[in-house]
Amino acid sequence: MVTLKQIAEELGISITTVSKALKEYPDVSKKTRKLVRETASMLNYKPNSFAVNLRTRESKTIGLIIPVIVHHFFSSVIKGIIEQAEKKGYLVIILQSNESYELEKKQVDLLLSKRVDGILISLANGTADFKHLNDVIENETPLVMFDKIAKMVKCSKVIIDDRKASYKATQHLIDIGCKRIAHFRGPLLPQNSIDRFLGYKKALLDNGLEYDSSLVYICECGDMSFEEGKLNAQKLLKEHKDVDGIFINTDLVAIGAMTEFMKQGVRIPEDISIVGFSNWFMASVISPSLTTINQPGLEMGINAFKLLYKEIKKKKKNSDFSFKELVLDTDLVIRESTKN
Amino acid sequence: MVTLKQIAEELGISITTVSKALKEYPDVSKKTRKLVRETASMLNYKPNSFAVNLRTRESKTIGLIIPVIVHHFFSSVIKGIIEQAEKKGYLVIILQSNESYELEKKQVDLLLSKRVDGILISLANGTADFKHLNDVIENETPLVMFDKIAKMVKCSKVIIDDRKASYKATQHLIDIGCKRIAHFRGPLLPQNSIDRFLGYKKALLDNGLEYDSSLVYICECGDMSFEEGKLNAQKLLKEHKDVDGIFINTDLVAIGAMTEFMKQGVRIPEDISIVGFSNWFMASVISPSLTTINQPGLEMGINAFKLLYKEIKKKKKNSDFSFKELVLDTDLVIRESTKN
DNA sequence: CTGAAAGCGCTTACAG
DNA sequence: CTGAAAGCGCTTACAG
Repeated sequence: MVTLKQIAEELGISITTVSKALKEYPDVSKKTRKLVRETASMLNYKPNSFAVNLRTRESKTIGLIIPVIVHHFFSSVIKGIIEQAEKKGYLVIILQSNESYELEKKQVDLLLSKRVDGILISLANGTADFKHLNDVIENETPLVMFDKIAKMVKCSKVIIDDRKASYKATQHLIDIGCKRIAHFRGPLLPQNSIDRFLGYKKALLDNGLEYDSSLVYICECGDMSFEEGKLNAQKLLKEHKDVDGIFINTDLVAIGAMTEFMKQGVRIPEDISIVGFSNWFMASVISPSLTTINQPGLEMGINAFKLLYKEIKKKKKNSDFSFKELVLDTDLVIRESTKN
Repeated sequence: MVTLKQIAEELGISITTVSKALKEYPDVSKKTRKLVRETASMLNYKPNSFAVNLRTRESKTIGLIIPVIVHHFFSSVIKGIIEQAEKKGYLVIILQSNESYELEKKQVDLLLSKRVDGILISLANGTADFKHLNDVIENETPLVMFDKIAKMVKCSKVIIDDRKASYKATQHLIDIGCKRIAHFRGPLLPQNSIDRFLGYKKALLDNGLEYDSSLVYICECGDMSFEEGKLNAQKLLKEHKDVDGIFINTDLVAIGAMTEFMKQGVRIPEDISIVGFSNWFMASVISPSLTTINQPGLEMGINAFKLLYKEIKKKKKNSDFSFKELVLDTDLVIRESTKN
C-alpha cells in the first residue's frame, strides 16, 4: 500500500507538504500541489483510513440497530438511511437485535467500542430498561431513535403519530358502518403498540361506541405474526360472532387473519371489514386487497440520518444542539377489505 | 476516554505491561494481571479501535454490496451474513448498488479505501465489466460473490443451480399437462437470468416440446417488477392465446402477471398454470397461492460469510487458500397456481 | 511556501 | 517478569 512517505520520497519533498497538497491546504505552491496530485494518482494512493481515524478521532461510520431486517417497513428504513449516509460520506454498520433486549444492549456496547460517529436505533419490543441508551449519550456519541422509541431518553427522534393513525383507521371502520370493532394489538411494551391501542379506544369512545376489552387480542408480532393472525381470528370467531370490523396492529397479522376468515367462509368485507397497519407491498396484491395505514419507512430513514448528521456536525464544532422530535405523516389507504 | 496510559499511571507501571496484561500475554505475573484488569474495568476502559486497527492492519469489519435491500430474498441474505459475522466478531457495512454498475464500482472503491477485511457482493444486473472486482483481488482483499456472480472472476462463490432449478420448475409444468409453456425471463446480462432461461429451454427440448422464442418475454426485474408482470401478461394474452403454462423468473413478476390474468378473467390454474421463482413470503399468502422455487437466502448469507471468514484467516496466516464454489439446493414448492 | 516534530493510542520485538 | 523504544500512517501547530 502506498503511503504519504513514498510519495514524499518519490518527489524529494517532505511528508507534511504532500499531506497538505492532497488536502487542498492553501499554503502549498500550485506547482507542488500539481506534482503531488499527479504522483499520488499515478501510484494509486489511497489514504490509510485507520491512521486518519486515529488522528481525526472520527470514522465517518455510523451504527444502526434494528429489530428485524427481513421486514418490508424496516428494510425500507435501512434503504433510506444508507442512501442518505452515502451522500454525506458516511458508511453504515447494521446490527439486528432480533427483538432481544440483551442482544440490543451488547450491540450498543459493540458500536461504542468501535467508536462509530453516531448511532441510529429502533428498540426491541422487550426493551424496558434504557441504561444502555443513556450510556451512549454520556459517551457523547450522537444518538437518534426512530419508530420504536423510548420517550424517557433524551435524544432526537423520528416517529409517526401512532395514536392519530390508528384513530383514523378506526374512524374509517366506524364511517363505513361497523358497530362492533375488535383490535388485534401488539405486545404490551413498545410505545407504538400502546399508542395504536389508545387511538383505537379513543375513536370508539368519541363515536359513542362501547369499549369492550374482551375485543382486544394481543400478538407478539415476532416471527409468528402470520400464524398469530390466524389464531386470533379463530378465537374471535368463537368468542365474538357479532364483530363486524377489526383494526389490526400490523399488515402481516391482518393477512393471517384474513386467510383464516376466508378459510372459514367469513366474507371480507361483507361480514367483517379489516384495516391493517404499515402498508406492506403485499397488502396491495392480496385478494381482497387490504386497507391499511401507510407508514413512510424510506422517509423515516432519510430523516433519522439527517438528524443524526446535524448532531454529529454540531458536536464536532462544539456548538449548541437541541434535540428534535420529528413526527411524520401517515395516511389511510382504502382498499377492498373495507369497501362498503 | 480512558487509555492504556491512564491505567499505567494509576498503577505506576508501564504501558507495555498494561497492554500485555489485558491481552493475556503469559509473561505477566498473575498479581499484575489481576490489578490491571480490575483497574481497567473500574475505569471502564475500552481499547481505542482506531489505534488497534492501525497497528494490526485489520478492522474486523467487512463490506457487503447488494443490488436491493427491500427484497425478501436479499434481506434474508443480509440477515444470514450479519448474524454469522457477529458470531465471529465482525461487523458489516452495507451498501446498496441499486442495480447500477457505476454505483457498484464506486462502492467497491469506497470499501477498499476504508480497508475492510473482506468484501461480499452480489452483482448489479448491469455489471458486465469486472475490473473493479479484479482490483479487489489484486489488492489482496478477500472477496466472495453470491447469487449474482461473474463466472470469470477468480474468487469463492455461493450460488444455487439456477439451470437445474428452472428445469425442475418447467418439468413440473410439463408433468401436470401443459403443452405450450411461456417464460418471463430476467434481463439479458446476469448469469442467473441466463441460466434460468437455459433450464427452461432444456426442459422443453428434453420432453419433445417445441422451443418457441416468441414465448419468451423479458423483464428488467427492477423496481417495476410487479408492473412488468402485468404488462407481459397483457401482451401474452394478445399474442399467444394458446399458452397454458408460464415459468416466471421472479415471484414478484409472477404475482403481477397473476393479478392481470385474474382481472381479465383468465383462471389460474385452470386456464394457465404459473410457477415463480424465489419463494417470497407473499407467494404463500396470495390467492391462488404461487408454486415457486425456494431460494435459500439465509443459508446463502451464512455460507458466503463463512467462506469469506476462512479466506481472511488463511490470508492472515499466509497459508494457502483455494477458492470454493458452493452450490446450494433449491426445491420446488407446489401450491395452488399449478394444481392439476 | 516548506518542513521538522509531536502526537493520536495502540502492539510487539527486544533488552535486561 | 517488566519496560523503553520503535513504529503503524496520518494531521497540524509551529518555526523558519
